[in-house]
Amino acid sequence: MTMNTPKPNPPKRADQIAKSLEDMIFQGEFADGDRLDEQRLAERFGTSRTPVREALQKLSVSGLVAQIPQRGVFVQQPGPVELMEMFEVMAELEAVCGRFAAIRITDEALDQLRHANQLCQQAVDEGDTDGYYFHNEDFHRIIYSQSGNRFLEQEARRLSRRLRPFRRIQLRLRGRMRQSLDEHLAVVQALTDSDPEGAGNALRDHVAVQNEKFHHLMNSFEDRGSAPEKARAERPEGGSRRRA
Amino acid sequence: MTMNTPKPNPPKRADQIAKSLEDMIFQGEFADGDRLDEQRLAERFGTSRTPVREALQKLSVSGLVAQIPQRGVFVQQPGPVELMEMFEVMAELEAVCGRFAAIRITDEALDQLRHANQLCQQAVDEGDTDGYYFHNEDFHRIIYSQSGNRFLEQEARRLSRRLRPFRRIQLRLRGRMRQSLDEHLAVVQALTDSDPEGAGNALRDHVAVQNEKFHHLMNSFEDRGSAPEKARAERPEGGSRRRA
DNA sequence: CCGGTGCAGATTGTATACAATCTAATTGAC
DNA sequence: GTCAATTAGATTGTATACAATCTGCACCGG
Repeated sequence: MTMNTPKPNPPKRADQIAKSLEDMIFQGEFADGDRLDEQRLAERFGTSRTPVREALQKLSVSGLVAQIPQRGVFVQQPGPVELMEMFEVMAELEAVCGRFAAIRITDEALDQLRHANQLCQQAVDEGDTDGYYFHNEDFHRIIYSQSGNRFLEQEARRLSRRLRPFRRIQLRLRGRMRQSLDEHLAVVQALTDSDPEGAGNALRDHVAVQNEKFHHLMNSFEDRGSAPEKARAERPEGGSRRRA
Repeated sequence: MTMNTPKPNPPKRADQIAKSLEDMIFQGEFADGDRLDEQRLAERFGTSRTPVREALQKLSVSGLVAQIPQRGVFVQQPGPVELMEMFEVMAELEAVCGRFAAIRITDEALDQLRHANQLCQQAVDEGDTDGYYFHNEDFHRIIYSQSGNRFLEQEARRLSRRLRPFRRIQLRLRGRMRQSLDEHLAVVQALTDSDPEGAGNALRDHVAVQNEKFHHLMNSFEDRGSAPEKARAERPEGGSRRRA
């Protein structure tokens, strides 16, 4: 056994297509009710329809697209309400991670958090929004990880990824980066003190503010810009009404 | 427009296969590392490999199976640790639902909760485990719904469904049904009092106890039964280690 | 002029065919 | 006799072909 290369993982298959489509949807490359044409995507990716279909199946499970049986798949961009709801859940998930982490976090991880914050500070000084955005994500992921609950970590990362593009926007608000950094410091303080409630509340507020700022920003856009009056393309399934 | 039949949804396609496979996995019809053979499943469902493959793609997103690029898909039954983690998250999700619901719940929903509890009581009196199991689920779903957050409701239902088979087991413990019902009453009381923290804590504890009882039961099985020493079939990817 | 029927094009869903890769068994060498 | 390499079978991944359904327009009748 010279070099087992534990997972040489033959690079992969074409659910790279799924990743690509996911990114494209996140990037806002498609509007809310757009139909994703299999054939079009197939030639766009230089493959046949088969891998594209499989990718679309995956996306439909994630809720990024909706599949209407004999019609096609349609992208599902979250509306303002859904977005608010997702941010609310994100805040609670982060709070839980923080509560758990306050008890379980290692000194090493605490140092990593402080280091991430230093990099954030640097980004603030340089006005580097992208840099802040990046190291901020690091900061939060460390906390997810230190919750000591892999499943929770996964879920938190999943939702965080989904909200990523929307989180990014609010950082551009004047003074938001510095404020965010201050909130990070409060989180680290509570974690250092092994204060579960403190850490949880600090993180919940931190995310809740993001949500607030984001919506504030969106409203200001709507006020001065054109009314977005999106002709929502017949959402296939609104809510699961169920009569008990 | 006589009868638009809003969703005549040609109720077909072969992600019924996905549903079926999901149920089969939940039912424990497959062991942990089992490979799901496309061809076998195809003839089992009377179709070609194509729909089966699409179903498997979906399952892989849900995390019920793991896909190893050129080898096949393998069922992923949660181990004891993962299960504990999932219950822990479930407890926290329920707690959040309870906190939200305490403020937002309607009187009508409160009545529904009491009604569900009556049916639970009846099931306890009759020793009807299945009945209790069913109405218990109703009880919890009402609370999810009353959180006033559709996204949260969805997530809670998703995880609840995943844990369903494991939750069921612990009900068979002596006196567990009655205890569970008492906990339900405490939840309703807190919700009636519009006490967010009380409702959250009551629900968290309620679920945490389920977890505890479940593991207690599993351990007793292991003690008297054969050592399960499952030769875990090389979990494809343990954790995503990432060096920043 | 308006509404319904039917047909043509297009698109999704399924089946089959083919290429690439992996598994494992046989065979050969040390 | 044991270990390694090669080769045959099986299985996954992709492409293509075909069937079923839907969309929209033209045509026809009232």
